[in-house]
Amino acid sequence: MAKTPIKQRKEPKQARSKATVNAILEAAAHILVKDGYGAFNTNHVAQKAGVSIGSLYQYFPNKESLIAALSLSHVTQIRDSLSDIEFSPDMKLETFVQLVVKNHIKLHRINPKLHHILTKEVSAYGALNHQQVLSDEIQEKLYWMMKYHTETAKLKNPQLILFMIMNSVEAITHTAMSSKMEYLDSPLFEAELVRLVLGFLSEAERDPTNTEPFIPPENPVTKNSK
Amino acid sequence: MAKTPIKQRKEPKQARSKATVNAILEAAAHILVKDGYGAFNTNHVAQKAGVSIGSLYQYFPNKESLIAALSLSHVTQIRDSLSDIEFSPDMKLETFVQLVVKNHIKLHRINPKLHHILTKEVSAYGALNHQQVLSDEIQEKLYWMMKYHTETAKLKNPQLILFMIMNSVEAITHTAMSSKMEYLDSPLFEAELVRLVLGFLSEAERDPTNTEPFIPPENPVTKNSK
Amino acid sequence: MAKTPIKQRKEPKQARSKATVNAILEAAAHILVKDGYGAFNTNHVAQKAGVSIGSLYQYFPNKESLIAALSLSHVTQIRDSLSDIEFSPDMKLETFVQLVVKNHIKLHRINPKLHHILTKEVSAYGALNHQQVLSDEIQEKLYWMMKYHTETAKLKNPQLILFMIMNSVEAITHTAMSSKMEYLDSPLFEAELVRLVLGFLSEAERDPTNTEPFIPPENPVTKNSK
Amino acid sequence: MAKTPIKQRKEPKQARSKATVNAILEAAAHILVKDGYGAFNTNHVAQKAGVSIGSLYQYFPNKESLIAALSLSHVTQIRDSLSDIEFSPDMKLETFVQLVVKNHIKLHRINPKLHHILTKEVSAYGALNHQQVLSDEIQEKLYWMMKYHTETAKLKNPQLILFMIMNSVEAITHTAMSSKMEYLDSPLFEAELVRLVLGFLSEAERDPTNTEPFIPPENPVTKNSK
DNA sequence: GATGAATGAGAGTTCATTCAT
DNA sequence: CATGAATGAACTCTCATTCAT
Repeated sequence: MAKTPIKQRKEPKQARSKATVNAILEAAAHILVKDGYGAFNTNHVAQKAGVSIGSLYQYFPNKESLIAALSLSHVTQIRDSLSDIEFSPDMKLETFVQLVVKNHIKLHRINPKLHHILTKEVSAYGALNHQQVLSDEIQEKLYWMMKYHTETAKLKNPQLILFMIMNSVEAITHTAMSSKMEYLDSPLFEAELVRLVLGFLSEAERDPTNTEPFIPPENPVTKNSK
Repeated sequence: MAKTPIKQRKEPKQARSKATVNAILEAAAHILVKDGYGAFNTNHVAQKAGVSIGSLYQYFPNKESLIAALSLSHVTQIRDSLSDIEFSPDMKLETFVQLVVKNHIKLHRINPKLHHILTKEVSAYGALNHQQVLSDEIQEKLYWMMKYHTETAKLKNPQLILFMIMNSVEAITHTAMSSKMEYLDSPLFEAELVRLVLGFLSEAERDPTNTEPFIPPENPVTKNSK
Repeated sequence: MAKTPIKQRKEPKQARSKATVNAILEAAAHILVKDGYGAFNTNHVAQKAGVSIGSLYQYFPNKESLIAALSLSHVTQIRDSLSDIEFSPDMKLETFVQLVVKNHIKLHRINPKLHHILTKEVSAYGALNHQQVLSDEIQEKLYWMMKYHTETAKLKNPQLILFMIMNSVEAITHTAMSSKMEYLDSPLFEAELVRLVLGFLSEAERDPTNTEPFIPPENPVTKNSK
Repeated sequence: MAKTPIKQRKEPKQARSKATVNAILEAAAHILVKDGYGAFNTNHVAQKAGVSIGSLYQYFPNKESLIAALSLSHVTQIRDSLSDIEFSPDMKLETFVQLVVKNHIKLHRINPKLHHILTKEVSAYGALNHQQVLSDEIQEKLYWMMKYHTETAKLKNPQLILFMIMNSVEAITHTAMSSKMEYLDSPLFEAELVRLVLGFLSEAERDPTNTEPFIPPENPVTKNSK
């Protein structure tokens, strides 16, 4: 199950190598999107990339690593596309939730088919669970937000609430992408998503005895982020 | 993609053959759950079932049909387990939502690992999209509820709201099952899920001009139910 | 290649057995004609015959014997259909040739598709070479004819001439059956076939020194006929 | 029945691969000739060729294509061997018929067992019907001959006569090859074959009203030739 | 480095045949 | 005798991976 090497065999230093790697990754993404994981085999990828199968194995020690690299590249694309969005701790909670929702919708527009396959179909085959990684960042920020919004901070069960919010937003956006693309463009969709989150948060039960400002005991959220 | 025969090749008539089919299905489920779809191959299944490969193909014309049979059997189990739950149109909306949520949690307890693989990993390979089928039934009932609760009936965008509720409940329950099993037993979890739905519904925008009591235009919801 | 038993395992003595054997043979013929030898397998035959596979093996020890029985049955049918044709040694040569040709055309009308498959496609698989058997009978009679027509008897190379005549008549009729069915009904076709044979015979070179009245040295012709 | 790809999957570029393809084809021919189509399976062929099964499938997409390639190669051999024979319209009819007969005998000497299997046993499995193709060429030339030999041109039923001649020559030669190899070398055999054809042609019925010099109505003969 | 020919374990599937019921 | 469940050798074909050139 757990083969050994997942990372790339060799860092391409020359321009030509970089071009080869790119061609391979693009071909891989193309095949995955067009024909699904069932048609995804290394020979096919190499051929589509216009590269010999030997060259493919020069840069990727095995099939799994190809998927991993593809995932990484996809995640990187997403991160880059989100880099211009600035969270700041002193914004209003509503504004922040709006940003989170907007983000989620935005990142689901980036190669959605590939995103779907990478997260659902081949999640076992060496794909980094980038969905988790990204959520973690946002979750972390949501925690920070809560820290600064004291009235929110005293929620009775912040972990559970976070869990529910993240999953709702993710699932709703993801399903919309898969089967209701028209929703993604509708401002109403976005507004309702925000309303769902805020409604849930605003009526959440408080715990007056809870004065501790939300440093989670064994915080799983920060473990993946710098 | 869509081969022809998905159903079983032959109905077992003698007791012996029934046992064989059962052994095969059990072995198939076991392998799927334990090792995932990657290790799921017909020879392996036959061997685990203590049955010759020929016998397997006597009852299942191909690999896909095995998955399909497994799905059907799983769905049947779920339906049977839900049969005792009675929806009635004149119950309170809150009660109804509680029932929906309880249902969802309950059905996610039935062989959750298999459920996960069947719905996510191999959904393409001939598995009935039973999640959808089940959801449809519940969605239909939610529609009926809305018909009788007039103040709810005047929601501005019932389709969208339904979409969001269904996806939230499903995703939250599903993810809890996959990675937060402890949530499933917690009454707080259930309560919060109900609160999420009710909060969202109660604050939903009304459309005063909308007097039509929710007969969906081209109702995709009823197409699967009697 | 040459398995052991070709004949049937057991002679059906009771009426029911006979019916079973018939059903099997009919199903076999039907499948062979409709789908070719590629689709001809014992389970399929048994099913089509409405008989269990076990019963099939009660009467036919293996697949080959089925083909053999089919061949025999086909040959028998042909023989029966030819039984009314009477050769007599004192008829004119021309009349005799006309009879031979008529015969050949007639026997090629009996289940031609089966005939074709049995003689060409599966000739190796235990099918009696009934074509040869039948030809032999006719060849023998042609020999007898020659005995009584002294001027013909002195042919220089009767064996070769016989060979050529038999093959021409057979091939022309067989091909007509396969691809020019309309020829089989045309009287011109028959007439021309007769003319081909007679023309060839009448201009054949004589051997004045040959006074021996046609007892072939090592007569391969009589070995199969009593 | 009619799958898609019959031709080779990949053209061998390097010397090594050409050798592989050759080894495979030779092994295939060898097995076919020695053990018949029943023993012809891809693993066996690969093994006999001293090549891995994977290599076989690198060059031949399926079993059928192997047969097809074998047929093509056989036909090519035959064509090459016949290329030195020149037909000319102004030769005597007798000379021409002698040439046709000589041709037929000659081409039946080229790997006769393979020829037999390819034309009879596996004709359905993707083998080009090269026998037909070749005959067509000769038939076309016979037609041309008739055009220039006016007294012959006025035959009452040239199509039928052609049909009979071609089938006689083919069948006699083919059967001689299968079971009377000694005939093939005898000059008498060839002479008698010529006499059969010429006798049949010379006594053919004329049609005085037929002045049209043999342009066949729907000429099936020319359809395969340029 | 790049190429692509070669490999072979292994997957899906068929079907002649046996034998317990 | 009849049934049909069970068997498993055999067959076609795929694809991740290696390695000589």
